[in-house]
Amino acid sequence: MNIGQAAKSSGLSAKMIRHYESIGLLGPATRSESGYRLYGRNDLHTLVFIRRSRDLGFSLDEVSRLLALWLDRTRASAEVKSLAAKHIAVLDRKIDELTGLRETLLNLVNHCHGDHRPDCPILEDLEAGIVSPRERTD
Amino acid sequence: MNIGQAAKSSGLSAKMIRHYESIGLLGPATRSESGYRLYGRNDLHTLVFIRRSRDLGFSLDEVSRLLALWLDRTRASAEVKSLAAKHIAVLDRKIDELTGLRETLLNLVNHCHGDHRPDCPILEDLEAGIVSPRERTD
DNA sequence: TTCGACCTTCCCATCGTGGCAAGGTCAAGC
DNA sequence: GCTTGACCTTGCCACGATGGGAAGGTCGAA
Repeated sequence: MNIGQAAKSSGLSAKMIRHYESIGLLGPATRSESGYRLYGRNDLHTLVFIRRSRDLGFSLDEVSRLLALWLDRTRASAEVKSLAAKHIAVLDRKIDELTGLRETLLNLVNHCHGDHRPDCPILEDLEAGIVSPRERTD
Repeated sequence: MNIGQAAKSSGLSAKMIRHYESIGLLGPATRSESGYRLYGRNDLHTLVFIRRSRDLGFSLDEVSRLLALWLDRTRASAEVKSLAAKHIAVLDRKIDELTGLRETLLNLVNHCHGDHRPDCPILEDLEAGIVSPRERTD
């Protein structure tokens, strides 16, 4: 099948499939006589694997390692588990970070009258440039 | 003071201060005879405002609007509150998204033996390309 | 043959930041 | 005076992952 169909079937965009090939995440696709990229069942399988990995938030670099493990029948599942665990740790850190910001902002918003008057604790906070955001939950 | 001192005092990098000027977030700085940017007390105040806003996760576009409100003495605090509330909503969405991914991954990791054998539920999931609404975020 | 849908490559934009290069300026020490 | 090092200037390139679009080739059906 051509790239358009492969894109539809995998959920990736044709643009991204070409990009993945250009950065070496995918090997060069077979070409038709006229130069069109051709994808078979195995290729499609790989594309789906990539899409699912991206959907789970893995970076292209991580996807690349996951792909290698997937194709390596002598892999130890411990390696995959470790990669996924590291990714979870990254997610945890991000979630904590965003949650901290959220709390600070919520606090400020709750203290703001939100009426026609100009006085605003939110702006006052921004103005003060408080250094440790997480501790600012008064 | 020169840009280096302004950077140190505000917590921004000199690079970013120049960038903010180039995109119009900051007005053109006063210049010394030799072309050095000069920053006074008010300028520093603004830089600190920007840094704090960025620290709270506002985009440069939002910072721009916050700055305008800050400088507008006839502002209604409701406008600031609304802007902040919208930002909280964005944070909420992101947190939900990441939490969803985290849960899925944690589940997979917990089901993986993580030993020397190749069998791995994580790879099996990626292979299957499961699409659940919770995780289809892009 | 023509038309529309597809494909190709290549470049540019995003967002926010860092890095580096080539050059100008300034203040301190000799 | 002159050198040195720290600072400043502008400008371009890079990241990560993706989208947009231009300019042109190919295919299949009417």
